[in-house]
Amino acid sequence: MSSEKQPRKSRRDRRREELKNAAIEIFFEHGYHAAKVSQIVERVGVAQGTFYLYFEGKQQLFSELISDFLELFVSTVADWEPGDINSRKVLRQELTRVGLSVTRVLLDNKKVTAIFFRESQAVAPELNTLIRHSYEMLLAMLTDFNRILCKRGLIAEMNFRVLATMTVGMVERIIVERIVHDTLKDAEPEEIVEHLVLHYMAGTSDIVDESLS
Amino acid sequence: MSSEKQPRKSRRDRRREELKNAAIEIFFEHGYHAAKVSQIVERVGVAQGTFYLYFEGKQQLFSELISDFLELFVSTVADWEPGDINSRKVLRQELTRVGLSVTRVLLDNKKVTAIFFRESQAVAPELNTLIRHSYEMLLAMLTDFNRILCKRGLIAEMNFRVLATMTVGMVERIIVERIVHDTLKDAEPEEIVEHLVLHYMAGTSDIVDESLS
Amino acid sequence: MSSEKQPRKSRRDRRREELKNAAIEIFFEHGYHAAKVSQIVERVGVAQGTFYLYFEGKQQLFSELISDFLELFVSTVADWEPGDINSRKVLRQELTRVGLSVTRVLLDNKKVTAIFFRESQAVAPELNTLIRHSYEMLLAMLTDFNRILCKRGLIAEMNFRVLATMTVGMVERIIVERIVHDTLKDAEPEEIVEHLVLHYMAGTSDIVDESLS
Amino acid sequence: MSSEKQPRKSRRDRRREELKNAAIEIFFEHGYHAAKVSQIVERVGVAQGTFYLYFEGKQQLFSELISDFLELFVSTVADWEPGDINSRKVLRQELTRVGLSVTRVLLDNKKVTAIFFRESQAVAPELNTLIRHSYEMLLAMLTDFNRILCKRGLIAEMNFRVLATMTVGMVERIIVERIVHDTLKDAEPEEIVEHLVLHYMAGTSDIVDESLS
DNA sequence: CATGAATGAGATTTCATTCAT
DNA sequence: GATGAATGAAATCTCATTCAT
Repeated sequence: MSSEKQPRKSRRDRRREELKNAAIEIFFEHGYHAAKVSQIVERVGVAQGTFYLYFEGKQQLFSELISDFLELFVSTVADWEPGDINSRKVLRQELTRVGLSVTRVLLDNKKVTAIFFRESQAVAPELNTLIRHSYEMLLAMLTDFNRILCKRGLIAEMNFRVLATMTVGMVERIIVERIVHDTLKDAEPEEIVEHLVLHYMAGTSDIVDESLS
Repeated sequence: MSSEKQPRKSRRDRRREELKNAAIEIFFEHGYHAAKVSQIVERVGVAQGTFYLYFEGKQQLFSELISDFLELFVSTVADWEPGDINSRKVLRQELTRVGLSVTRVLLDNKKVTAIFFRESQAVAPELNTLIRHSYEMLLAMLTDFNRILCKRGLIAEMNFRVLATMTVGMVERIIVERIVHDTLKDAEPEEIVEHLVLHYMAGTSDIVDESLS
Repeated sequence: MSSEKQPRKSRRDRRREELKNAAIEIFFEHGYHAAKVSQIVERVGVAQGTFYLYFEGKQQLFSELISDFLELFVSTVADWEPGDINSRKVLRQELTRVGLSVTRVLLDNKKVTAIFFRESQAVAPELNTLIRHSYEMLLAMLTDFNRILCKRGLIAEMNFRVLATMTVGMVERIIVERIVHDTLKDAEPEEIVEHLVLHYMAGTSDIVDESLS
Repeated sequence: MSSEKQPRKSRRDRRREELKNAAIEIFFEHGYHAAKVSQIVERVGVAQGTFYLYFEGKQQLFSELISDFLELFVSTVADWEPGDINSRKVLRQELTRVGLSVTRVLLDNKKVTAIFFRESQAVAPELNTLIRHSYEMLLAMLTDFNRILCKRGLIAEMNFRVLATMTVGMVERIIVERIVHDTLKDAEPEEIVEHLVLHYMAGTSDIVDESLS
């Protein structure tokens, strides 16, 4: 936002960042409830009180981390400006592109990703509302996207919301397995994304004639 | 399960059941950490100390609930004894059948389902291990299943573990939306299951020739 | 209230009483803000947590003490059922009687009295409201009383509310000096009460002719 | 007080004054314990550290405010140089005069007055000692004054210390009601002072023959 | 079996005060 | 003189669990 002359980040911002990073480590290692503010400040090397100069409390900090994560994720998806998708081939290329972007972002934020999927829902009702809101947005975006693709004849007619939901689920579980649990190590990100894209596309193609029988 | 001579359930077992049910309500309403043992016993109308005659503690009870849920889920899937799947048509019918079984079970246990997906991972490391174990099992089963189907020429060659993972994800997210968040209300369970099955099957069919380009 | 067969006070009530008495000591010795809950429980010999089984917290306990005190004081005054006051002589006797009652009550509760006058207003706004309420009541009662006496020709016409206010003040300061600060030791309670009564009566008598000049 | 050459007040003195006034506002609004140094400096628009260039700390500032108030009050009373009081009529005039002086001073310092009566005793033992000292002085002065009046035959023989105490109480409660709680609004200061004076004088007149019966 | 009063460890949070710049 | 980030001591309160009755 503001930059140019002045130092990239003010002293204040840097300290804040330090605390957030330490918090991510601690939350990742112990989980929200077992994590102590004392552990966070100890890792940064500041006094207990300092923490409260930067955050309202442990919960607010956690919410902020989750909120940041959601924003990063959603904006990565939303920033995606697909070219003119006029063929299934282009669609496949575009989906692969956005899939790899998301993958990169998540791999760069493994710990927050893990924290998010592990326990973001188990901390505070307000936070749940926020998370829910992001899901609704994402699902709405995808549902619309599906509808457009259908109009262009690229995917078949179906319940687009259900399709969007399934898509989100596929992606989520893949993320959790690969990034949180470190499984699927035999497959490269590229291969996995390709599977996701192909599965999505095949599942939406017209040639689902079996269902007619 | 066990019955025959003695009264259906001993007094002890009934009280235990009562406490578990009360716990489900309370955990559902407040979440594990905000739930108090005092609230659970109050709902049943027994004294605080009584709780500890039936359970080792709050966490053990929670683990038991999750464990029960996992067993129920896994056994519902495992009990499924598919006939001879020798055509994609039969496959579709069988998948639909098992999908509806699972749906029924989950709808009968909405609250535990919600608890499971919301916060089962945020309680204790031991429990996480248990849950992880179930996932591994499920994924292994599905991976094998996919491999068999492929051998029989019913689905295409691909990374079966990734396919299994995507499948689990699709189903999970659908469950969460429909059962935990009460969305997708415009679609009947039957329709949803059909979407899942068709999507799974289409995504596995041979006709994924686009990927060759 | 309830008695007869069962023990005068339940175990619970006795423990509560113990804690209240200990609290009075501690509040008296250190003042509200310097008083620690740990000191209170230590004096009784119970664990820290026990305190919170009986009171919502330190402030609620303090409020309760003040509230008890006010109730005791007001009821002592209100319970006073003066006989037919038809002469200044009877009036004087009656006032002396009630004055001695109040004196007795306060001497029996020296420490709470001291706490009340020292810092009851400096703890919480809600409590201030309660205290204010009691003052309003007391002043209203006295104002009415003065009006009646005037109608009966026992005291002169004047601003009865101002008179009531002055009366309350006289009594209060006397209480504070005698009971809280242990001064005025050369005068017996009887003498002091007599001074108060005579001063009140003289100040209300018709013979204030000087003011006419 | 001090002036002549230098600017009315040095920059330092003016800033000090600003802080004291801000403190009065904050203490009045929130009470001593709830008042934060940060609020005081914020109101003046200086940094937190600046506060400590002018005062030793929060408590010292509070003590200074109370001390100023006491000095102002006592000096207002002490500055009173009564003419030759040789008749009850002159006495009445003189008392009225001093009463109105005091009234004026208090009305000019409503907030400190409120602070003083609400919680000056609940802050620190040292301060209590100071306050106590002022009371003793005031009571001694009044006791002496009463003794002199008696010698001159202007008031009756009685326990002069008790009389002084009652007098102080009357005045205090009137102040609290009128200035702190804003009641007694139907009576003008003049009327109230007159009531006080007349009540005092009547209560001290010889004609208290009823007490003899 | 049932009770429920008592326990007590320990984490969060506040805010007056300091001091290097 | 002025700043304001950092300090850190210390107190309240919670609640799962125990155990004597």
